[in-house]
Amino acid sequence: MEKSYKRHLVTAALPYANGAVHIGHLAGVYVPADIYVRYLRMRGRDVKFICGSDEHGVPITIKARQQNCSPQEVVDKYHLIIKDSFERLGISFDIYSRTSSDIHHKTASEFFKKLYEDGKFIERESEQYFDEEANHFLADRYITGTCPKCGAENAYGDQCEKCGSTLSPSELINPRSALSGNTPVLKKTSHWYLPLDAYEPWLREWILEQHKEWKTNVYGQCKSWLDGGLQPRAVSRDLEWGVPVPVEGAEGKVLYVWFDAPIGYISNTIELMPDEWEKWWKSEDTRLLHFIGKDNIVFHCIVFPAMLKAYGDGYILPDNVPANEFLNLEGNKISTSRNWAVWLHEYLDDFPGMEDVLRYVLCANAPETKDNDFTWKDFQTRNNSELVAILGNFVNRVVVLTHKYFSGEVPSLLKSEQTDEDTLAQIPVIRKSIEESLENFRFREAIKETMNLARLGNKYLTDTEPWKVAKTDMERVATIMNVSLQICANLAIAFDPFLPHTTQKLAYMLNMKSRNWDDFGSDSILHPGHMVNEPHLLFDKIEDSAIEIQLAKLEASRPSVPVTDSIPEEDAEKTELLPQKEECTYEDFSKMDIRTATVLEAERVPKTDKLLKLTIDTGLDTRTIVSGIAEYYTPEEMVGKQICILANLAPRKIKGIESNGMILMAKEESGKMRIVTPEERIGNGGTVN
RNA sequence: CGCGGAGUGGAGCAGUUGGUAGCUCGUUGGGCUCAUAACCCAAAGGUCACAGGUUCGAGUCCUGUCUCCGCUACCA
Repeated sequence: MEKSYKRHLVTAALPYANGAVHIGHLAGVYVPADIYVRYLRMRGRDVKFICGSDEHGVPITIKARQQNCSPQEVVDKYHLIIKDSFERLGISFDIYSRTSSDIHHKTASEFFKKLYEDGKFIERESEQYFDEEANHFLADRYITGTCPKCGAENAYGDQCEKCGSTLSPSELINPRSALSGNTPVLKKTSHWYLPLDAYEPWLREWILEQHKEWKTNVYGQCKSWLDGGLQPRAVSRDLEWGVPVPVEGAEGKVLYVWFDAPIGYISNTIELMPDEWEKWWKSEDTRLLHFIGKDNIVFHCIVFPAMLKAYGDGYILPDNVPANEFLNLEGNKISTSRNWAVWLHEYLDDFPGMEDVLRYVLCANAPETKDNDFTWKDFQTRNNSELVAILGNFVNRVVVLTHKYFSGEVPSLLKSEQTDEDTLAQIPVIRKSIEESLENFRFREAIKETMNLARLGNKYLTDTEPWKVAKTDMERVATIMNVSLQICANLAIAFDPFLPHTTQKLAYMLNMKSRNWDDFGSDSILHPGHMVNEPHLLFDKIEDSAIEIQLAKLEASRPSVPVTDSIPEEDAEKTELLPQKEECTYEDFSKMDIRTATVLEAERVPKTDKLLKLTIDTGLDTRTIVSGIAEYYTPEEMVGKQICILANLAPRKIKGIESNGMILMAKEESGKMRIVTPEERIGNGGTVN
């Protein structure tokens, strides 16, 4: 089915320009996409690889406020970091542009305008919070107030971080504007919506019937959305950062990022090929592929296709959307705000010349079917016992022997044996298998299969033992080295999509002028008489010390104090305190068994931001309490502290751990929390009343 | 809560339409010494999350339960 395509247009998810790129992004999207694109190019396909920064949206404006600069300055900074680090890793975009470019504004604006004029949107009026002092509508994230579900004071308009429930701004008690601290007022505003429900039958047919070959996670997610019924989705927002809505009377409104971002694929293509971009987006013989992470499935499979369909005018739809799952880091979720990540630009600085090691590890352990874990130990092992020991070592053995016995000249086949033929015959088989894996987006399998080629080489050398035969039969040695060199040359081709820096070094070592995928499988790439260059190691071992440095770096950001990557806190005096609660009787109070206790052990609960698991001595017993204080106290700080607990609180399972009681905390309106502790240390189990 | 994905030897992963459970790393033993103590061979190690069911036969199909991740801020 793939053969009928004349062009391949490959997009990779647009990185959001409020932070750098980390290994999760790479493993999920950019490394597989780049491998695929490099493979297509080697096969002589006409391919364009499109990406760019996504630079609009509320989080960027928040970041700008935090750093006291303009949104443009924020995106300028990260756009450069991202673009530069991609280049250094060898991600071979044909263009890496940005959504704040003129051409994108123009394209997105035009796109909206056409849909607007064609009557594809519905307009709806709604009431939203407005800050009169700042003269501004407030995004959900800009509103804080008391959570109606759990009573936490600093819940956001879209979610309470304390109890995790999803909220809408109007549910908040005592809403406040994060801009001025004032109480916002409800004001009418109108927005445009894309009626996704209208496209449901068509999407159903297109995805569920015509694309059963999509990955199960992608197909399943789409099916679930379609079965749940689609709703109209707002395409505009009240915000000043973004692409202005190109309609009379829509001042102060911009396109909602999810609408604006995917159009970035189109505008970046236009920027790359102003004259012939339409051929790439509007001919049936172009194959469109979106490489994304699992969180983006709906946008690329449902929303963006619906937009393109609504626009019409021959726009093609994605033929496949290979979405990956997520990569964890040392057992924990990667988190930008908690700085729990390995940042690409830092990696490149810390491990110069080792771009391909990261590419290899991330591909070999890519989260293709489920979330995977990246550990530095595994990184080291894969480098030392696979890249160094199998691939690097094999090439080194061959080139060293060639220089030793034949002064660097490729010898002739003088005396062949069955093993030679058997070995060489396997190369085309491996090629076939690599191709099949790549074409089905199974990159992990593909890179393993490629490594098997190096394994084949090592086995061949060990079996034929040229260093022994050299004592008696140089003609046989000549043949063995010829065969071995052919394997090396094949490796220089086979690994090219995966490890481009390495294959370039290898090609230089073998003195290969050109590498062509069509030669892959051939037993005569290097001709007798051809001179190879001096041996150089392709990979270096990674010592424990280098790994320890990385682990220490991570550890430093581990417990840490919370990173308020959100709204800046107001001055404490400025905010009012919570009103007194409803009266209660002494009986009510006496039901509570409050006691002193001492913390014996403390550790973080894996995969959570806020939880600590505490083992405490209550005087009565030793018990476990899980408490959401990791943002305020590190485990080390807690050990040995005397605290007060509510001892007879009903046990509750939190993250699978049974928690028996609750630690008393004093909380300031600003959100700061400290534990309540007796003025002087007293015995454990003392009751508080 | 609901929906989607996942739960396989010490670790990380494959298992395409149901028919003797594979791979890489690690471990143990042996071989080799050209090579970055690298390479090659062999062995040990799994009640395929748990409980039922369909079937001559299930990791693979059905039902239920548990756990993790996503859909829900940052974010792939």
